[in-house]
Amino acid sequence: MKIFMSSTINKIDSKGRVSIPSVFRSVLEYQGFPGVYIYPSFTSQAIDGGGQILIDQIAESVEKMQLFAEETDALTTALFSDTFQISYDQDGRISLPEPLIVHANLKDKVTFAGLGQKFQMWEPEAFKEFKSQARLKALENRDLIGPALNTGLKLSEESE
Amino acid sequence: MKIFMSSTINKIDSKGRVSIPSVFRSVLEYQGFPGVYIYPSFTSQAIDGGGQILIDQIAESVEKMQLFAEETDALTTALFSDTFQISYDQDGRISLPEPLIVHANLKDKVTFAGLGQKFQMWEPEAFKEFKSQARLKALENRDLIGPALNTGLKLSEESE
DNA sequence: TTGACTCCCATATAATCCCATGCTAGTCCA
DNA sequence: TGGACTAGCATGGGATTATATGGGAGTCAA
Repeated sequence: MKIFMSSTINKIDSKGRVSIPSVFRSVLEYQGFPGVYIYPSFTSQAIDGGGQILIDQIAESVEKMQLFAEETDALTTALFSDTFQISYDQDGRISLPEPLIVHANLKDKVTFAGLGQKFQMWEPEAFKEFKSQARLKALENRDLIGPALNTGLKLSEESE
Repeated sequence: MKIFMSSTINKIDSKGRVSIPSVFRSVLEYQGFPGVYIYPSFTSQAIDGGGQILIDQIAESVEKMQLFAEETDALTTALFSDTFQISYDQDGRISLPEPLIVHANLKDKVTFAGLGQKFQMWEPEAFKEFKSQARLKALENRDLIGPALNTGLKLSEESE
């Protein structure tokens, strides 16, 4: 599998560990690194996550910037200082950094939601709320998206 | 690991020593030198740090400027005269030069923040302030950055 | 000889390894 | 068709390792 899709709710155990869903792991390993890159979402109370491809894209967009510009420091700080590279153990679990748990307001359960190139981790109730609004928005914008929503097919091609 | 990311707060002990975070050490050793190059940030009350690659890039970018000899001297003096090369001990600790402690206004704690090809060391409260500003700026400039900042809602961008 | 620095070792906490259990979905076979 | 077997996955928990930190002792130079 090449992109992140579907969503599941997994448990955060007493040691703070959580299993990366198996379907997500297969995407990550396909990208070449058995682990995740995660950071607080800029726009939601959620954690954004992705694999090697996502981080390569970000790094590439930054490479062109000048070395000594003040703006560059601000931008790279925003992008990298809250981003964690975490490889999962042989059972497919990671332990979440405290700042991210706080940002997403996680308790003992977390929803993994696939978004194509990346995925998000949500407090399950908050995600339900977010998803219902997201569906509305997607419906409003259906004409921008093309035939995919009408047929229910081939979302996969959109994201490559 | 190839680039500096994530951030941690470490303690400066009574002898003035501080541990370089393990994830940063692995980047530095990947670059071939078990130590850091650190110098006062030009734009912030912080310490800039990096490994061999950062220093090489700085030297290279100076060369490309094609300056007259005396201009080059002036520039390299400005860049390198305040730069310290410090290898860490076997526990991964360095002791910070006094001028840098003063420049960054450090007390007994320091935030190590990854910025990709370099990292910065901040007084923790000052860093919190800087980071929240940085996130705002990044949101304003989200179009420059690409996939990191998108929520997954803006499906229109996925298709190009 | 003093102060700065390094080497070496000790320790508490956090992260990771390793193995066991239970659930679920799928498959096979009578 | 239904029941048993199997494989893959999420989860629980004890054991082990890694990391940051504290502090004693040695080294070197002014």
